[in-house]
Amino acid sequence: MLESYVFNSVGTRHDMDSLALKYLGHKNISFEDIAGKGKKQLTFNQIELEQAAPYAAEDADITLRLHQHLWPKVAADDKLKSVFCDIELPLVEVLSDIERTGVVIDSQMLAQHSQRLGERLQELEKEAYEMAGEEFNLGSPKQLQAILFEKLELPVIKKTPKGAPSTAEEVLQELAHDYPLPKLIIEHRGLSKLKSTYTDKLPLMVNEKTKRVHTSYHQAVTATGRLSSTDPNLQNIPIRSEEGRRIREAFIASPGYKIVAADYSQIELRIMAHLSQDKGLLNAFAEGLDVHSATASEVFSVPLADVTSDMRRKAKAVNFGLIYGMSAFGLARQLDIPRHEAQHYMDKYFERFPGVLEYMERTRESAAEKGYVETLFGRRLHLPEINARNGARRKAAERAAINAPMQGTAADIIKKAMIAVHQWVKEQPKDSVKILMQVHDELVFEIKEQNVAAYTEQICALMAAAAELDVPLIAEADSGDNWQQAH
DNA sequence: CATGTCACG
DNA sequence: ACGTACGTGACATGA
Repeated sequence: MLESYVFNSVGTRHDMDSLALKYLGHKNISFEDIAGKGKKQLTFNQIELEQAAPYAAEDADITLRLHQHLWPKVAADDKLKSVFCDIELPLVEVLSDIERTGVVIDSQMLAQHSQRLGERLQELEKEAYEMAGEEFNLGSPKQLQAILFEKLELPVIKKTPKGAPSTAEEVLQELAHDYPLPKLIIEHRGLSKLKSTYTDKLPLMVNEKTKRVHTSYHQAVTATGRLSSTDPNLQNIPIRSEEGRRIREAFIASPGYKIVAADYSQIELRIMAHLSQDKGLLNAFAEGLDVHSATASEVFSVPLADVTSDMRRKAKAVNFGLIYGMSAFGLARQLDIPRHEAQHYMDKYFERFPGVLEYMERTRESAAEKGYVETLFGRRLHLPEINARNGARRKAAERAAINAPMQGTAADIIKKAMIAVHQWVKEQPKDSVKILMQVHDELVFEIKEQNVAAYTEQICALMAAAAELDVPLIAEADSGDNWQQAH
């Protein structure tokens, strides 16, 4: 699975059946073939040996044959080989340990939130029914469309891919300027998301034996090299809204321990500075400047001290845009400003940071020529549509080409950090520190109270040492107390 | 199962 | 002329 993922993350899914078909032209015996399907499906222990043996033996056989096919492809390139041997393979044990450890949640606190959210949702529903003049299901986009755009005849701002009038939040936000109902819907949507996905569900996922929640990390899913997390997804626990932050507070430490979260500061922008070698950007990080303020100072041609909060906000959007393969259109929509103004900011930026522009152009060219881009460590992301005739598809591939080296290098770096930190954890007294979670640029730990200060410092140092960049790489412990510290 | 929506980095 | 920020996973609805 990992050999296939490192060889080409996007060419196929990486489960055995898909790989056997793609690389060996072999159709595996499916589990349904021997167990049946639906309600009458047997479990493996109920299957006759005559049927079970060939099925099981095929797995072993195909695994070996896939390895014989894929390993030479990976080993043919020193950098791919290193991504596999030095990152993905040693990471397996780290992820396994994290999954087995799990994390404690305060189910009682979440139950209280659920109840409060439920009460507020009922209030909102009642008000919404009055405004609409009838009862309807606020959770149904279809029924909401009918109320907003047919019954109340509000203007259609945007359509869904299928052509129906969209009720997405940005549309409701726009309508909320002139009508009362959309505002209620926005609040209802937000709260019902929190209730259904988190406060109701997380307590149901507590393991009876361990009394903790155990996620699964997937190592061969994303195009860029990031991990993903499922059942439950612990990489999208709310934080942006006040209500959301309360959910994060329900993630607590065992008695005698503290939760400590350490995250990389501006890791993708630092990688952009390193990869582009832009003098101005390298200098901003070397000087330890607030990078968004420094960007604002250049884009708006004012001294650093005269940067306003609005300038900084816009510069921050520009910086995010750069990481995403920005278009003037996208930046304009994000900032809700005219397109020519967005274009002006971009022009200014590239005038002041010409190395970044050159890097972006080089990346597009190289991607078009090779059909893939690579991270600092040589992980590849293939872009089959980079030379598509269809302009929209080609542009989308170009944006992915810009983004992948930064997102992917960050993923490589934190994976290296996880391996180093895990090694260090094993050298500490048993159970004095445990890795609990990874959230893309953040590692969350459970640390014995008496070790918190010393261990936190060690962890941040190990994370910072995970890669040598031409700018400082900084990891810091979360001062915002986002993952609550109980007991 | 597709769709629309929205939670995160 | 077109359609646009990158990467994910989970939920409710409704066919």
